[in-house]
Amino acid sequence: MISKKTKYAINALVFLAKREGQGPIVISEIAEKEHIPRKFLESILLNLKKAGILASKKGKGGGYYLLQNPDEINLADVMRLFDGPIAFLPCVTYKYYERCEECKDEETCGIRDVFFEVKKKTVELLKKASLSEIIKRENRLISLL
Amino acid sequence: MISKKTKYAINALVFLAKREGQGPIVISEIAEKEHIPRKFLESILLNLKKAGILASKKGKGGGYYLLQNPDEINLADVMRLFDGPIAFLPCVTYKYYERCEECKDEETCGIRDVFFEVKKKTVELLKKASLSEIIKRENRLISLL
DNA sequence: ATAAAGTCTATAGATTTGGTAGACTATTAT
DNA sequence: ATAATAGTCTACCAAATCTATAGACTTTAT
Repeated sequence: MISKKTKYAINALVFLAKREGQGPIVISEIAEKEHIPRKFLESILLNLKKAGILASKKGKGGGYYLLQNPDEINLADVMRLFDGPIAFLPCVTYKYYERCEECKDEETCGIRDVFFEVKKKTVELLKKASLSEIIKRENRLISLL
Repeated sequence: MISKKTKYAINALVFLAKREGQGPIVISEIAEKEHIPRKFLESILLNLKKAGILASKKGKGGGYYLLQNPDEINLADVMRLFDGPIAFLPCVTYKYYERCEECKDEETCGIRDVFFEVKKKTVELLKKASLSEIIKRENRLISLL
């Protein structure tokens, strides 16, 4: 399960993507509309800014806005940013690689082999899931009602 | 990431599967050979027994052994047993379903739509990953060395 | 100046994780 | 019978992580 932090981040990003081009949006508005605790959201947005996904403007008329394109920002990156690795085992991650202590031989580990395949497929799907894609899906679901 | 508990459980099960038909194996042997803290392993095996996957025999000559077939026991079931749902969101799980508090409309949620697809594919792969399959993969990897 | 809005630091309760200790019960060999 | 073996049950605990909250501080537009 993803953490609330990640869930909040995704919701905030989708919210901002829907308002793209409308200038900065203040934290409070995102918090209210998306039902996210204000102070908690602050630190989340700050992280997204540090990651180069969002930018902010201070003072009156300020707020947050997307720095990257909605079709560049994807769930794999956002999830990794807040929850760390997506894989089920440290030994099948790329950026967070770590050997399993209990493991006898990584090269021939059947468990690792399975989890590598799972991770590969998962990341593939999550990489495709950009903000644009999420909004596209939402519109499709609405049209089907 | 899966918990150590789940990882230990999987390793213990694969160990037992490799020794199938050789009678009960004592906890201490599994703990030593698989580098799992003895006392921790006890509770894990007990859970697997309660779940109907393992059975045990007490007293001298006792120990644990597989109750189900190695090709029936799969990673999806084991992971669910110890770590709960496999999905990234509570709203796309079957047995652990829960509505997302922040969510406005589940029916048209694009995020949910993505995570449903991810979960579906993941569970599909993990269901196929039985103990037999894991051992088969291990043998294949060894043969390739 | 002043109000608006993001930034930074610190703290804290709740839950989960990973593990330990020890008494108790059932089984088997002698 | 009884001693040794081996699983079972209950309780506990330290550390880490998660989910926040509080408040002081900085920057900017008007």
